Amino acid sequence: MSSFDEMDAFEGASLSSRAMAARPQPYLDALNPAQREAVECLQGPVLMLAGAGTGKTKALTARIVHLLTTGTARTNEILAVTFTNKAAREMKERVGGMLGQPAEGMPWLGTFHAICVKLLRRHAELVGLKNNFTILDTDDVIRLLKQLIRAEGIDDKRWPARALANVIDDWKNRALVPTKVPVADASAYNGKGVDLYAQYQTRLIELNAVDFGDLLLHMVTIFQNHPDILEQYQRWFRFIMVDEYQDTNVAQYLWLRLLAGGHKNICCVGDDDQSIYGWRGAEVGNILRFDKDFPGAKVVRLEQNYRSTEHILAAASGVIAGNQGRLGKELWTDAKGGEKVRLIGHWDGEEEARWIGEEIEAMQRGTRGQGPRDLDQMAILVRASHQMRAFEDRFLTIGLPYRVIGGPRFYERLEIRDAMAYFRVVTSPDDALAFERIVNTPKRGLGDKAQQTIQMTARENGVSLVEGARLAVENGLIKGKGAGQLRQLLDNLARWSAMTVGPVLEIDDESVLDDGGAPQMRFGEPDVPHYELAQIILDESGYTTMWQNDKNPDSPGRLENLKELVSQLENFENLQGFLEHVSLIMDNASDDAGQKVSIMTLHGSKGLEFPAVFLPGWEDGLFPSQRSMDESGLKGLEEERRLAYVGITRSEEVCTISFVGNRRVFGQWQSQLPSRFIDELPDEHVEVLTPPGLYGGGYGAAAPSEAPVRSSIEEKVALADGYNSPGWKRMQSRAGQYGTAQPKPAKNQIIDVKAVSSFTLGDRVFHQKFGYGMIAGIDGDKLEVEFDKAGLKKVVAAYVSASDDIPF
DNA sequence: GCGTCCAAAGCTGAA
DNA sequence: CTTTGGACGC
Repeated sequence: MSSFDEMDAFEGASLSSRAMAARPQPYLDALNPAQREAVECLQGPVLMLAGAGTGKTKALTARIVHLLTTGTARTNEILAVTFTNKAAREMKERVGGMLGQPAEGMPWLGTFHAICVKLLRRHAELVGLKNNFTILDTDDVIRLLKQLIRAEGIDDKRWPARALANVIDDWKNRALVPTKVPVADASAYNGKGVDLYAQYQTRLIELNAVDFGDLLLHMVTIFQNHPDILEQYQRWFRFIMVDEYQDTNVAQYLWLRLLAGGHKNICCVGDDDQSIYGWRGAEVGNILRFDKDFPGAKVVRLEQNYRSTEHILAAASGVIAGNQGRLGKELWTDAKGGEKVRLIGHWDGEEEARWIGEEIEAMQRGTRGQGPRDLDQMAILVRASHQMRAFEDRFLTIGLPYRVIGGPRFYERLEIRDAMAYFRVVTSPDDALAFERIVNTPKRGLGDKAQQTIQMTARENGVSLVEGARLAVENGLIKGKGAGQLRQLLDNLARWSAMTVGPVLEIDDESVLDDGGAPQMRFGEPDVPHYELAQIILDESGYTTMWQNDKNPDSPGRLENLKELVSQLENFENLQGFLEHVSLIMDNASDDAGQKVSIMTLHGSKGLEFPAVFLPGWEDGLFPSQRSMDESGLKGLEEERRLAYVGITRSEEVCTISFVGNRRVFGQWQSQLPSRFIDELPDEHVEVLTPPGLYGGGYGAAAPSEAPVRSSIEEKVALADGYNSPGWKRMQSRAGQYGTAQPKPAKNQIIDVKAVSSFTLGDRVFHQKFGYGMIAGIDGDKLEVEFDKAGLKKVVAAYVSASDDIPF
C-alpha cells in the first residue's frame, strides 16, 4: 500500500507511468466498468452522472486515490469540494481507508464554504476585510438588517427583515454585487432592496464581518479582479473534483469555472434527479450545460444501483418519470425480489406516529418477518421539520431511543449563542453585534437608552462599540446603576482579552505555494488554556449565575449545555478556531452512542441510506409543499418530486410511505388529501397495508372539528381495497372539494358582532387556548370566562365560540 | 428599565 | 399550539 512518506519520494516530477506500474491498485478492481472509466480518466473535464445508490462516493474517492497512487497529483494539489461537512468527512475517511492511513494530507478537501474561508483569510484585504473577520450566521444577519431597515424608517412588521435577508441571499447566490443587481429586481423589498443591500455590504465591511454568501461572492470578486491571484490558484489546484454538482449555485459555478479555467482538469459528479436546492439558488442548468462549458467533456453514467431492491427502485423511477427535461438515466439492479413499497393511511398525525413507533418496535424485535433489526438501520424522513414533533412526543412516551439529525442545533440555542457572543467580544473587541448581544445579558441595568448612548458615542468618535462604551462611561454619559456595571464589564473584557492571544495569522507568501505547503494559520500560545478562560468568562460575567437563579424548568438544561460547550472547547486549539468551526460546521454534535432511530428532513437525508425508511406525511400541501408550488409553480412541483425520489431511494429493503386524513396546522384541524405523488407510484410495486385494529383509515370525510374519532370499518376497507381504483381517486378529489369547503372549527370561526351580544351569563363557550368554560361576566366586547382548566380569564369575545359541550 | 400580559404571526428546506 | 414582540404598569 502506498503511504504519504513513500509519496514524498516522487516529489515534483511527472510520475504516472512509473507509479502505476509499481503499485497494486486493488481499489480499481472493486469498481464496475462505468465507475472504472470515470476513475481512470484523470485528465480533462469529466462529468459523472451518478444515480442514487450507484457508488458515486466510491468512484469519487477512488479517483482521488488513483490520482495519488499514480503520482499524478499530490494531496495538496487536489481541490475536492462537497456541500456538507458530512460528505467531506466521509470522503476523507474513505480516502484514508483506501490508502491505508488517515487522509490528513488532503488540505483542500472540504465544503465550498470551508475552503472559501481559508482562501478569503489569505486575501481579505482585497475586499476591505481584515483576516480575522467574523462569519455571521442567519440570526446575526437578521438583527443587522433590522437595524438598517429601522434606520430607513421602514416598518419592519410589514416588511420583515427575514424577507430582505432572503432577497439578499438570493442575489449573492447569483453572484450579484449591489451594483450588478438587474433592473428587473429593483422592486424587491418594496423597492428598497438594492439600496439596503448596498448599505448592508458597507456595514459588513465596517464590522469586519461576512455572511455565508459573502464567502463565495468575495472570492469570485477577487478572482475576477486579480488575474494574477487566480492564476496562482489555477496552477496550484491542478485537479478539481466536485460532489453534488447539481446543487451548485451561480456563485459556486463561477468560482469553479474560474479555477478550472486553465487546465480544465475538473471532474463533476451529480444527479439531476436529486437537485433539491433550487430554493437556495441551485441551478440544475449547471449540470445540464457542463459539456458546453467544457467542450469535449467525457460524460460517464453510473446506472447500476447497489442500494435498493427492485421494487423500491421501480417505485422511485415511476415517480421521477413525471418530471420533464431530465438528462435521463435508467437505474437497474441485480437485486431481485424484496418487499414492495408499503403504503398506509392514518386518521391523524398522532396515529401515524403511533403506528410507526409500533412498526419500529416490531422490526426491532424481528416479529415483522424480517429478523431483528437495529434501530440504527431505521430512519424517518419528513418533509418539514415541524413534522418531527409528533414522533418525538410519541417516542418519548414509549421510550424508543431516537436521534434528530439536523434538528434544533446545539449551537443555535440561546445560551450557546450568548456564550459565544462573549467569546467573540473577547477575541475580537470590534465585534459590535456580539457586544450588543451581551452588554445587557445578564441584566446590568443597561436598557435601550443606555445602549443608544453607547451607539452614539461610538459613532461620533468613530470607534468600536466597546471603545464607545468606555468613552461613554468615562464621560459620565451613563447614569445610575448601569454605569458601575458597565465599567466592570469593560474591565472584565479587557482582562479576559489579555488572557488570550489574538490570531497570529501567518500569511504564506508565494514560496509556500510553490514548495507545496498549504497556507497555514498559526496562533500564539495563550497564558491560560482557552477552555479554562471560557469557564472564567462565563462565571465572572455573571452569565452562569443568571441561569442558576432562573427558576425556569429548562434552566438546568441550559447550564448543562454550557458545560458541554466548555468541554467541547478542549478539542480545539483556541477560541478562534472553535468559533470558526462553529460558524461553518453547525453539525449536530449528537451523541452517536447507542442504537437509535434517526429522524430527519428529506433534505438532510441526501447521501444517506437505511435498510428501513419511513416516509410520513405524504399529503398534498405538505408534500408536495404548497408554498413551493405557489412560489415556483411547475418548477417547484418538479423539485418536490425529486425530493420524493430522494426519499424513496434512501431505502435499501423496506420503504413505508404514509399519509393522514387530518393534520393539525397552527393548532387547528385540517383535513388532508393524499399526496399526488402517491398516485404516481406504480401499482405493481406497491402494497397497501390494512391499518391494524379498528382505528384509522378515514380521511377527509369526517368533520375535522371533533377530536379524532373511530373511523368506520367501511372507511378502512375502502382504504385497503380501493385506493388504487380510479373511482377511489375520483372520490378523493371530490372529497377534497367538499373537504376544503367545510367550515373550520374554533379560531377561524370568529363570531361576528351581532353574535357577541347573544352571549349571556352562564353560557358554555370554547376558547382556542383555554379550552371550555362558562361566561362569568360581560364587559363590552370582552368576556370574563371561568374556564374548566385555566380558571377565570378575561378574553376578547371574538376569540371565543359558543359551545354546547357538557362540563365534566 | 424590567416584568407581565396579550395579540399576532408562524411551518419548508440549510452552509 | 408555540413563540415573539409590543404595550403597559410598576
